[in-house]
Amino acid sequence: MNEKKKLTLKDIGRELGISVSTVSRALKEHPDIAQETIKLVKDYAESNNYVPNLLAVNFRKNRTFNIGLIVPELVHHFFSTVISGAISEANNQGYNLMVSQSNDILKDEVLASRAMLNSSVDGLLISISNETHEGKHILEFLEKGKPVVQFDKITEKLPTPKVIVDDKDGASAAVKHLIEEGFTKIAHIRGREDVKNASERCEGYKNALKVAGLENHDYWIKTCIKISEQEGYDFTKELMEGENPPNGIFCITDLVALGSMRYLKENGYAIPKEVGIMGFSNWMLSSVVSPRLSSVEQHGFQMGVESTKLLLEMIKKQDVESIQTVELKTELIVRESSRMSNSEM
Amino acid sequence: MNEKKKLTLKDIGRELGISVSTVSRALKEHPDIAQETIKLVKDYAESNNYVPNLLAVNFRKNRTFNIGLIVPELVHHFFSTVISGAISEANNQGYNLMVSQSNDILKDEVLASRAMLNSSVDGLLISISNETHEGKHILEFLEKGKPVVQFDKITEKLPTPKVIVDDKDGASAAVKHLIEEGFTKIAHIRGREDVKNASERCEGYKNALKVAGLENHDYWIKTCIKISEQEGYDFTKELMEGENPPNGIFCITDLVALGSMRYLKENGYAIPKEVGIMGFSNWMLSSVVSPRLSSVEQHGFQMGVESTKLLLEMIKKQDVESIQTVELKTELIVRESSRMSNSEM
DNA sequence: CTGTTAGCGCATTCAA
DNA sequence: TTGAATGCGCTAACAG
Repeated sequence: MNEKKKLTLKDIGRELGISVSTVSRALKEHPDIAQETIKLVKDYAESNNYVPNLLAVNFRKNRTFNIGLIVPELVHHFFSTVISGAISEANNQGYNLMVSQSNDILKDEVLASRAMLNSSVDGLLISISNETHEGKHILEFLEKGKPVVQFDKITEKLPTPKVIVDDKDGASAAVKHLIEEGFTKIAHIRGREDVKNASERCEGYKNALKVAGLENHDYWIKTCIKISEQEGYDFTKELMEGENPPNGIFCITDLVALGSMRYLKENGYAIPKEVGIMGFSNWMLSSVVSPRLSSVEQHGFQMGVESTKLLLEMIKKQDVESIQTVELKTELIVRESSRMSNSEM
Repeated sequence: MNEKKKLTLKDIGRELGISVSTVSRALKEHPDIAQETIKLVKDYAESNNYVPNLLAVNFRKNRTFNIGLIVPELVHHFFSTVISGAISEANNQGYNLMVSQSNDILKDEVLASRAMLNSSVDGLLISISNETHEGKHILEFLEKGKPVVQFDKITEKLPTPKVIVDDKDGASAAVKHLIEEGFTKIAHIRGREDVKNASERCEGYKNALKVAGLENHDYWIKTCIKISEQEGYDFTKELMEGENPPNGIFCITDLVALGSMRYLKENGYAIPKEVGIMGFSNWMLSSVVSPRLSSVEQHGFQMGVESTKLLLEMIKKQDVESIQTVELKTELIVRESSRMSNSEM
């Protein structure tokens, strides 16, 4: 209806009485072209605000300047932070970011990746669903020469670079901190056994206990399925009502920690006086609940930036062979839920 | 490096001894083509898994099957919920969603929209930044025949369809609820004067007071700039330390309400016994804090779906003239922070 | 330094 | 019912 037709190279050429290819080259200041021609063309292009037809350019060059990103859940503090970083870096380098989510369902992940594969994307950033194991749909990208970078939730089975957080180390630091604050009986509410991050954090927990030579019991480890607030509540109840109740709890996630704190508060336990709590992820909410929740910052924004950098490098080099792993360090964030002493801050 | 070259129509034609155009038509079951030819071509295409080169198709048809979406902030419960809905609907209709954010900075919004305008997107969904008033960068889309739909944070100045939430009505309902629960002196912590949603909610607040014939004072209305937890805390302090302290507070947002509750709890006020609190937006956190926060659900997912539907309709009709406004109803979510009676639930 | 030519993969008009 | 020819807008090899 409205659709103004755009100025093309041909139009400029006709108007200026020179050939299309000269115009094309002039616009990119090709060394072969005379300075005055360059000026002529550029001036004309500018004043008539010529905009190249990207559709044509991309078709010609067989690339799109788009990259895809798939996460399990979009409405999620950590993942949206990662996306934020990815957008920032992508835009910096002249790329747009196409976003989709799998809802932790393999079928949806396959659909989303297929939708992106067919020429709408030059490469893919993905954090896989809990159901993804083989990853044939990911391999399809590599087969077509489109690089893939995995981040956060990854599988070793896929030959792609990976950007992850040092979960084990972060968990270790969290538990070590509880220990230093004087907590001696520390429980852990963990995530599913088949999810790598959860297992890493659990490892970190166990290590820290071992190094400190503290008590450790299988019955102090509870396993969440959905990583919900309610699970935090319920497992804390189990722990506190058990034979040998802990005086510190390290939770796989801030949300779970919130549930844990709710149980404790409702039942008259003082936090951190009687029970110290550590979360993980440092969601925004951890700084606005009371008592404020100690947590482990995962630097999601940086993860988005790093993953995107890696991917764009590969895209530019046409490289689909790289398989390096980048491990980002976490940062311990101490707040009221775990601080007994006033030694720090 | 790896890059398998794709099968093209030409390849199929050569292999089958027929012309490219016949292959092209056969694949889309053009009525002119003989059934057996169709079958022949389709079978060949399938068994050699032919995939059309979308780059070429799009170039030819001058469209991308991508739509763009720009929000002020990605790491934000409401906006990420909207995005989630937009992705879902877009994917359903065979479109991909390109996402960007403005950080509430006009310059960034212009950059993001320009990046999308140049042939990488068939239409735009946008929630404008606080700094956006003229919106020339948005008009550029319309001039190029690319439809735009505004959602949530909108301006009337731009001739596009709008999808908004009935903020006034939602706010009214929230305050009315406080009144029904017996709160008689209700204050409001609002957002910036130049942001439409904030003003609508404030209107709703005032209306509800007027209808009920309750006290109302300018000094019961406090204006946030950043909509932060800290502002909620500070303004609540001002309110409670003032001459005529309220016994109910309606906060522009759950986050602000959290700050409000923090002040009250720290200073020994019982919630809701002494002071009732209402938030707005129904963020996830409102159901996991204690006391659980009453709020107003804005149906962000549905907003994403509706906006996308509108946009895709316009794209399909080549329509950039439509300017209808869709207003979604809110839903009152009553939790502990405002419930005195046990009459409900 | 510049123009000519060719072609990317596909859709479509015009002939046959 | 099919094929040949054309062009979308741009780039690049080649020739002058």
